[in-house]
Amino acid sequence: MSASPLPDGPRRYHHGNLKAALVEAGLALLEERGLANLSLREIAARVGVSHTAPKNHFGSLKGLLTAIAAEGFRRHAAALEAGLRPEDGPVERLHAAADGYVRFARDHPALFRLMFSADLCNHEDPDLSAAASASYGVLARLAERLAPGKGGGGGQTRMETLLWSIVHGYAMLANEGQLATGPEGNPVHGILDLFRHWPDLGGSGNRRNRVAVTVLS
Amino acid sequence: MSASPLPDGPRRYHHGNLKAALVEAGLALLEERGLANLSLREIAARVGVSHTAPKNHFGSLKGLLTAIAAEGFRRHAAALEAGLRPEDGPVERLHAAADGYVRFARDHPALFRLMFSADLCNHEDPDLSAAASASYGVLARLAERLAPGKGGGGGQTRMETLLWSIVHGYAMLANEGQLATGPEGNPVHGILDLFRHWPDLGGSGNRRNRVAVTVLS
DNA sequence: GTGAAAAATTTACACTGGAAACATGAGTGC
DNA sequence: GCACTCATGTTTCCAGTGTAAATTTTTCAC
Repeated sequence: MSASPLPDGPRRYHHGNLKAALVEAGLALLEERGLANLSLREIAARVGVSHTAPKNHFGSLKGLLTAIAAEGFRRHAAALEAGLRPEDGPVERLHAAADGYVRFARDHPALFRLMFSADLCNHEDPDLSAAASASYGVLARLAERLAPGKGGGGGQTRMETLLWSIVHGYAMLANEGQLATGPEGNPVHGILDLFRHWPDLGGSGNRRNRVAVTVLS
Repeated sequence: MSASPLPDGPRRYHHGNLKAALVEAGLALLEERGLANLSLREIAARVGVSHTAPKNHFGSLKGLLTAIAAEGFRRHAAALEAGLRPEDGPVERLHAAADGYVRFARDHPALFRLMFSADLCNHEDPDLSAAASASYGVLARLAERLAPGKGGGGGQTRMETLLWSIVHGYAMLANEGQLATGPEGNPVHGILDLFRHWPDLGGSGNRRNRVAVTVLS
């Protein structure tokens, strides 16, 4: 994704790669200044272009934010898959993906919030929708290994939803600072620990087609 | 919470109850126009006051939003407790609270988003912090019944975090339309179903001090 | 070359939240 | 009764935002 003008020569009237450059600048500003302080004009200024130039490519601010969120989901999916080692069992792989999920939210809080904000970006957009689905698919495939779907009654979908809810909820709460400043000094536990402390979660072999979560003594 | 001027007489220079009136107007506008379209000026206009009047009571827009979020958390806690019948067992009560959680998010999506937005409101504020903790406490007490904390190693806190993550994650995803428009037409499941389909979750008696979650056949 | 369309700019507008100076009036001390 | 004080609101102004419309510049197809 090169986002600089095509040749490295002096300023030209046509940027040549403005669309990608705006997305890249938006991602950078998101990290630097946060979601609340992000503005269309500032993104355009960083690329060195008038503040109405993005309209040609994205229609409106929402369109630009949608494109940024789509790129975010692509990186999100990559973060989920980064720790997945093929030789590991389904449980280890689940741990790795969950760790990637939470780590991504922690490392890119503003982008993460944007990605899941129905207000700020248009989730009907095909590009964003596809990127989000790809990211979800990583978790879904891991759930598939755990729940082969023989149980009937939508057990497969339910398992996906459960996993996603846990990981997303934890990431969201940690991201918004809710877990750290809890009622009676709630320490932050990694979602990885959360999973790891489910003793009967399979042990790494899938010799039993059964996932039992024992929380209490 | 009466938010109208003290007597019903004609307009007076001093509102008399501006602080509560602004919070109430903000809550109403949040429902009507959504979080993105909420503005300080419009809230003030609805109360019939200049747009700088709120500054005396809340300092800034963030201060006002913080107060609105605090009131939101109070109603949230009430929604969690609404379905709790004392004669029910811990699992039924958990179901009821989870149902209230998701229902609240669904019925008041804009307010729910505001409440958990670290950008928009100040979670250091004592009033907001107390209200949020009270709301969290409802879930925590239910977790306590399930996990008496004898297991050591922070099992109690971990159980709270797990429950909260599940419920909050599900509510958040459903709220942002992620679950409905999932990858391959993911149907929306109530969080209540999610819990109810954990067959070994205690059965309504707590005769066993053990919570086993069996997801698969 | 020439003409059409894409890409950017300039300008203008309605709106936002905040700052500063001012107006009002409720309450207190006498 | 009366002045003084200070919380409460208003007016005015400002920098900043996103969007729309008209205009300029460039590219590309023919």
